[in-house]
Amino acid sequence: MTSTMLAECADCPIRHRAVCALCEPHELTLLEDIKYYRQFAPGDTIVWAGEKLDFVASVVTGMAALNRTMEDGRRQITGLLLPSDFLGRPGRSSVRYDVSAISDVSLCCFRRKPFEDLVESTPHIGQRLLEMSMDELDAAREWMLVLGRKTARERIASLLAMILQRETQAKPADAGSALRIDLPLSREGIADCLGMTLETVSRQLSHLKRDGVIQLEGRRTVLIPDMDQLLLEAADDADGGVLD
Amino acid sequence: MTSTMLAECADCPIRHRAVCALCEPHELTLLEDIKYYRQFAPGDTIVWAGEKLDFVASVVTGMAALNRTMEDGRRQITGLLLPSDFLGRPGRSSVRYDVSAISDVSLCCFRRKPFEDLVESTPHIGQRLLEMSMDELDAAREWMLVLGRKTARERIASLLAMILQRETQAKPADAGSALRIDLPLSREGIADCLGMTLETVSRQLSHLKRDGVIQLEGRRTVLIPDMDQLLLEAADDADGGVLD
DNA sequence: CGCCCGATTGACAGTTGTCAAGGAGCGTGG
DNA sequence: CCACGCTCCTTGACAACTGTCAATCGGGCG
Repeated sequence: MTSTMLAECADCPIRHRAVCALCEPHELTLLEDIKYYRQFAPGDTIVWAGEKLDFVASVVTGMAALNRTMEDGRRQITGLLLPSDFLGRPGRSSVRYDVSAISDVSLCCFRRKPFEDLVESTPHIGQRLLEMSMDELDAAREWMLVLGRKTARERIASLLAMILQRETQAKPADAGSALRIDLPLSREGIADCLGMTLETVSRQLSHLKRDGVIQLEGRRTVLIPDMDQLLLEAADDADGGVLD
Repeated sequence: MTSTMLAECADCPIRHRAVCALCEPHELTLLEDIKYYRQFAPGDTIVWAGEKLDFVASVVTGMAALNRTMEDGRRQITGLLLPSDFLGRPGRSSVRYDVSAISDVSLCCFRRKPFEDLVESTPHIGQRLLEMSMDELDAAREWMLVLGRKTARERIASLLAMILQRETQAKPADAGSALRIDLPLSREGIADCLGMTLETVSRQLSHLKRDGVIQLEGRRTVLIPDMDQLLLEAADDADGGVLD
């Protein structure tokens, strides 16, 4: 199955959230001309830090991580890419971090140079890109509070809450049913996200389970009986209120 | 001295680095029409989190901090604003964090609504804004590694290196002379930046001094005899190499 | 059925936080 | 001009949280 023969943009699951969200139909065709799809398996490295990157892309499905690694092996995940998130930076042909696929990832790639030209010539793309980077900047700053000031237990709760909120904003949850997270990350991945060790992650998950905040089903599924309590555990005052 | 009667944009110290950097003279006049200056003293709060903000602004001189505070008082500085940095977000009239002046700050403010219109109508402003947010995003992600994975000693060294690099890129240093930092931050401010306590900050500064990595002159001045050693202490592999 | 990888749990150590007691610089007022 | 007091900083002793090392567990796959 060649991945290049794929649906029209009009049918795309991320059409209204990705970098193309504000595009008019005629702008969309311009993007369509320079796009192609690529797939990655869990663990694949999509780009290495410093390597030339001849495309930018939207994540269509799956999850990817941006990670910085120190020479002695310490690693920090500095961002998670979920469907509709944007990878790469117009005006710069390399990134400062590795990007790796966590689950099966499919990317909608745009050839770099033509895309950069479109950013210049098509206001709606640049505008959306600006919105998205500012959202990411807010999220990154939010995460700095988690990394700098929260306890291990609060970090775990914060991560679960964040994933849940990003997923339910993608596809609004079936209210009523207990909230469920299928973690794409291993314990080590969680640890690298939260600036802890995998052992601490495991212990805190066990504690949260013991205290009834979460339930564990297998190794990768977390059930949240009470979202409010999770947010309480996350010590999150920002209740995701709408800003304008 | 009313601060509204101030120099022309052409004479502005941040003319070529701020949000107006890419503007042509005629675009500059559009900005000039909607700008005004404001001053803040150290400790002043420029905006409270969640409060309406009827302007966006460039920092002209001084330093400001973005900080998130938790209900129990834990605080994290999630960004430092230096001259030419941008404050606020077009398309959103409030911010999620307090912004406070660390030193004497002067802002070049633009009234929100007209500025947003200019972002739409004047490509060079939107483009520059995009560049700047992506730079900030990269910096924020860099900082996540500091907060998540570095030791107390490495964090101090990283902060000093960061301030030094941002200042020397503003005004290239007189090579030869020992590098000097006039810290605008108190020990507590440093701690809130680095996710530590002020006691740990003080101890690590003493240790770095004992080990000859830095010299302290008074409470706010740090001398760096050897920048390479500082970077070594920061465990920073990214040596600030130029990216394209 | 057994191996292998990821996860859990335990024991212990180390870094950093907490609490507390000085110490130094600076401005104000006598 | 000096003294006082205030704030910020430094340093010490101790505690707590998290990291390290190691053993065990358990599910999935050959």
